[in-house]
Amino acid sequence: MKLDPRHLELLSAIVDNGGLTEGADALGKAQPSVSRTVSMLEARVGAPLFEKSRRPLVPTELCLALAVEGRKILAANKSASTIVASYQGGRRGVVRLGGTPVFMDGVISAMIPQFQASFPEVRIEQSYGYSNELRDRLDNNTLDLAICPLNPTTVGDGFEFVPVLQGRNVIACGYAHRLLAKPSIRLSDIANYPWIAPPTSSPLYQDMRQVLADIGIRDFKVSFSGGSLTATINILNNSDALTVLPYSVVFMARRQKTLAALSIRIGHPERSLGLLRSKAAPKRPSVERFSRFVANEFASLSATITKHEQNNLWRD
Amino acid sequence: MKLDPRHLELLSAIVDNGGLTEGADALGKAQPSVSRTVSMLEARVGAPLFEKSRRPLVPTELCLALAVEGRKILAANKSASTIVASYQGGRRGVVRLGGTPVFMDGVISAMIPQFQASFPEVRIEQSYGYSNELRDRLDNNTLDLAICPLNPTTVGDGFEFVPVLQGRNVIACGYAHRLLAKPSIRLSDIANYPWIAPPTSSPLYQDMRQVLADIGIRDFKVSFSGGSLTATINILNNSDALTVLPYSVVFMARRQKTLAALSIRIGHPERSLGLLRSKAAPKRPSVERFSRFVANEFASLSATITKHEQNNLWRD
DNA sequence: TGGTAACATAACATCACGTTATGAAGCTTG
DNA sequence: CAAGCTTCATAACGTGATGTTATGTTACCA
Repeated sequence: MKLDPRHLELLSAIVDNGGLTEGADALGKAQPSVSRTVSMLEARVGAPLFEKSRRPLVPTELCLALAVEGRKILAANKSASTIVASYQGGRRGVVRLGGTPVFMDGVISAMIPQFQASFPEVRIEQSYGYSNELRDRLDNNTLDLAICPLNPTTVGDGFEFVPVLQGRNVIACGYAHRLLAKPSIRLSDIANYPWIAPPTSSPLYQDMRQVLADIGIRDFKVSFSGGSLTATINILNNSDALTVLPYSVVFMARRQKTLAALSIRIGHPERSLGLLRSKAAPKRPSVERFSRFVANEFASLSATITKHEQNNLWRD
Repeated sequence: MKLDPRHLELLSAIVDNGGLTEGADALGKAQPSVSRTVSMLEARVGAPLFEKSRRPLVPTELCLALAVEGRKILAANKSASTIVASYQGGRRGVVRLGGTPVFMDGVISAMIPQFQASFPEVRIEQSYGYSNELRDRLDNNTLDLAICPLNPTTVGDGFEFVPVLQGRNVIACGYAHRLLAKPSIRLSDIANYPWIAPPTSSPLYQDMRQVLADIGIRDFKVSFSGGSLTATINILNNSDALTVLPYSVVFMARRQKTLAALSIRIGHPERSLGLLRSKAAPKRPSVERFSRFVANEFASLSATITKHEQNNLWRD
C-alpha cells in the first residue's frame, strides 16, 4: 500500500484546520478537489478516514495517525522550500572564487568573513591564479568569479568585466622603515635598498620593473622573490627592503600596522582591479549576491581611500 | 516555491541509490520518467540538481540538501504505509465490544489481555448490555461486536450470529461451600440456602427461576440481587448463598478458586453464547481479527471443558 | 422548520506521469 | 583508441489524478 505523500499532507491540513473546507483553502485548493481526494483515499485504504454524517468533519483514529505523518511531510516540504528559496535568493550555495594572490590575501580575504556573517550558508571556494589562467577556468566552468587586475580594453569577448578599483601601485615598506621618518624622500635614498620582487608571473613583477625604470633606477638588488604577501610583509618588517604593491593592499594592511607606503608618486598601470565573469555561464544567485557584495565593498573602500587622501591622512 | 513531495522522494532515491537508473527502479518506475521529472524540477528550481555530462549522475549540493528532506518524507510515508497495513491486517484499530456483564467479566475479560499481548495497537472499547440493547447498538453502529447468549433461531435478519459455546448453567456457590463436601446432594439440601438473584434484566434471572421451578423449588429466599459478578462472587464466598451462573463462568473462576459448582444436573436454556454482529456494518479488520480470536479462544475453552468432564475432573 | 454552512457529486479540461522505443554521450577495456 | 557497454536524454503517446465551476445533499442552529 504505497500512499501519495500529498494525500498525507492533505489529511494533516484537514485535521489541523478543523474541517475539509478550511483545509482546502489552507492548501490553496478548491473544496471539491479535497473532498474527492479524501474519498479516493478512503477507497484505497478501505477504511473511513472521517466519521460521516458529522458536519464539522471528525477524523478517524486512523486518519489522526496518518495526519501525524502528514505533518512530518509538510514540515520537510516546507524546509525544502526554504532551502530552494535561500538558493534562489543567493543566500545559499557555493561561490568558486579565484584571484591574484596579493589581492586575495590583502583585500578580499578581509571581506569574506563579513559576507559570511550575513550569509553563512554560502560557501566560498577560493583559489589563486593570474588573469590568463583565471580566464581559462572561467571558460571551462571551474570558476564562477575572478578578481584580478585587467586592462578593461583587453577583456575578451566572452567575459564581462566590472572594474571596482583603479589600478594604482605604491612603493611599500615595513611599518617602521626609516625612510618613513624623513620629511622628503629623494630617489637616491631608495636606490640602494634591497628589493623584494613579486613572482615573475604576477603583473606586479612587470609593474615593479616599470616603476623602477620610470624613476630612473636601472640597477637594483633583489633580495627576495617568489613569496606570498605574508612572506613579503614579514620580510619587509624585518629588513630595510622595499617592494611595489597595490595601493589598496597597503591601505588595508595599515590598519594592522604591518605595511606602509613611501610618499613617492609613481606611475599607475593601465589596469583596473575588477570582477571578471563568463558571459556564457549561468548566473547562480549566490555568485550574483557575492559579486554585488564585493563591488559594494570596493566602492566604500574607494570612498574611504579618497577621503583619507583629501584629509591628507596618509601619514597621520 | 511549493515543491511536490514526490519530487523530493525522487531526489533522495536517486542520491541514495547512486544513479538515476537505480533510483528509478528503486521507486518502481521506468528510467525516462525519473529523468524527465528531474528536468522539470531543475526548470522549476532554476538550478542544476545534478552535474551534467557526468555519467554516474553526481548530485549538486542543493540536491543533497533537498534529498535530506526527501528522506524524511520517504520515512514518514513508509511509516504511514505501515500504519495502513496494520489497520488492514487488523493489527491496529478499535473494537467496540459489548456483552452481558457476567460473560464479559467472567470469561471475556480474561481473553482481552491475551489478545492485546499479540496486538497492542488494537484498542478495545468495552461496554455492558443485554441482547436487545446490544442489537440496537449494533444497528445504529455504536457497537462492532456483541457477545451474548441468544437462541440462534431468534436472531434477527440483519444480524449474523456465530455460536461459540453451548448455553449451560450450573448452580454456583463459594469455593468452600459446605455442600461441596457432601458425597451426594439432595434437592432438599439446597432448598433452604439463600439465593443470589441476577439483575432482572439478565437472562440469567429467568434461567434461575426456571431452574428452581424445574427441580421443584417453588419457594426460595433471595438474599441479594442486582450485583455484578464480582459482588456475587464476594458474597458467595462469605455466605452460604447459592446462585445460577453459566458453566463457563464458573469454570474460569475455578482457577482462582473463587467459585465452585454443585454437581446437580439442571436443564440448559435454548441459548448459545455467541458473537453477534450487524450484517450491514462494514467489516473492519480489527473487528474481524478480534472476532476470530475470541471464537478460537472459546473453541479451546470448549475443548478444555469437555476434557475435564471426560476425566471427571470437575471435583478434583 | 427554515436557513445556512459544510460537504458530496457531476462534468469537464489539462497536465504531470507512466509507458516503450530510440538516440546521444560517458566510461571502460582490450 | 576504438569498440562496446552503460547511463542518461528525448520523443511520442495514453491515461488518470487533480484542478476547476456548478449544483445537489445534509447536518446543524436558531
